[in-house]
Amino acid sequence: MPLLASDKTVGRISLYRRLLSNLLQEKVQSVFSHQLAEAAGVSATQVRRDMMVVGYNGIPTKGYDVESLIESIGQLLDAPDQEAVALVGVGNLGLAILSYFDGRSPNLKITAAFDNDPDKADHVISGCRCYATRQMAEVFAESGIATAIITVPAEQAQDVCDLLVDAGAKGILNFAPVGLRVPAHIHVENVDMTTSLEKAAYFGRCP
Amino acid sequence: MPLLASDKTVGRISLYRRLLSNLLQEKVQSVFSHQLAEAAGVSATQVRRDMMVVGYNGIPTKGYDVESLIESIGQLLDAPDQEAVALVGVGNLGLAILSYFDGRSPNLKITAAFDNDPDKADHVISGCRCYATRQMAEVFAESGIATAIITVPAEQAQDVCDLLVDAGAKGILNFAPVGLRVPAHIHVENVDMTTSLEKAAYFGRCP
DNA sequence: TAGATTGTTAATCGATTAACAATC
DNA sequence: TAGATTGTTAATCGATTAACAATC
Repeated sequence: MPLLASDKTVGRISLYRRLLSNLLQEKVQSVFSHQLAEAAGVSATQVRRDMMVVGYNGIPTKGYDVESLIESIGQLLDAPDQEAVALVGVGNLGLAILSYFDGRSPNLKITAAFDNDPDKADHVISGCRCYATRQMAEVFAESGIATAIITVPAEQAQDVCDLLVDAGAKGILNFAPVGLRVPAHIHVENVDMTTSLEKAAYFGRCP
Repeated sequence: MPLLASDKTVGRISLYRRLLSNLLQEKVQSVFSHQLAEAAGVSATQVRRDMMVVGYNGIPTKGYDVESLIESIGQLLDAPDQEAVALVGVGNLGLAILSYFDGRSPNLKITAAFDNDPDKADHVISGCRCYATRQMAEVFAESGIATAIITVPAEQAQDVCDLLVDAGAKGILNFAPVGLRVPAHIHVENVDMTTSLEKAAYFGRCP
């Protein structure tokens, strides 16, 4: 009975939450596994299995209650309090991500950005305070930050990663196109846009 | 003998190419599977297996020749000619991605951007010409575009996706946090940054 | 040759799917 | 009850890893 959520399972559950939130705004009260499956692009069995992981029970013939399901998903995915996130590298991509997440997720909020450029330190960008990189450990401790986003160029990514781990980061979202070396029990989630684009192009050509 | 590249395999091979390019600039001539494995964050056996897929043979004791390996990878991943890519949705994220890819990949180039905002049409942004959305089919046909990037808000993603498929897109890189419905033989590659951040935070908390 | 690395097979592992009993 | 959907098990599928023979 593998009730611990795996990598892929957590990804799907996070997507379900967003789809359900949309349904809630449209005043939809309950949803069937096959409806959720179609919206998420997975199989209905998959959805039912994921509901098990969330620990939420549906009712035969009536499906899943949208509102209480969102709450159950939140209990699995979210930290007890709102969680503070840091971002390192306020370039084009960093700025776009700050703006992308600004006000979007109620449970995860980017509260500190770091950059070596002195012009950026001490400014507020998209609702996020910007600091010099050397202040990292201090800010992490003050704000209780354990999750960080890396948006620096590939050459600097490993150095930044080491700094983050020293400062106390436990989960890292890495946008730089390199594999990061980290101690065990530190989780790295990679978003490699170049690879993703090459995959889209490759599979578009040869199916 | 599964010599057709799978989803994950293509991702890794694309990453190898970038790591090898760096080595080439440092005048490194040959590389061992375990060195490449460490840089990419995978196992050495995995690397050797992927080399098989690429169809490139290494030499025992001497490893893989960096330069000719890059060429072999290119033959697998790249279209015969340079490939034109389109982007739809010139908001914050779209702009960042245009700038991110500008001059980065020699084989994939974003040559057309689309947006409904009339202020953006007919401008050139990060080396990319911007068009009104209704010109899509026309531009795709002229430029032979078969790969597209979706950076519009979630609510508009499915509509844009339908337009793209009609215009002739075969591979789609989707940044909107929804599952897209497409005909068979159209490949969708999803990049869901919210989900990725939630995964990083979740696994950072509970290992 | 001895040593190190590659190519390749077989075993393992995990995730997905199919099938069906349980439930309202 | 009949019908539809859920919960859960068993079977399938694919990807990863471990092991070893082949090679320079």
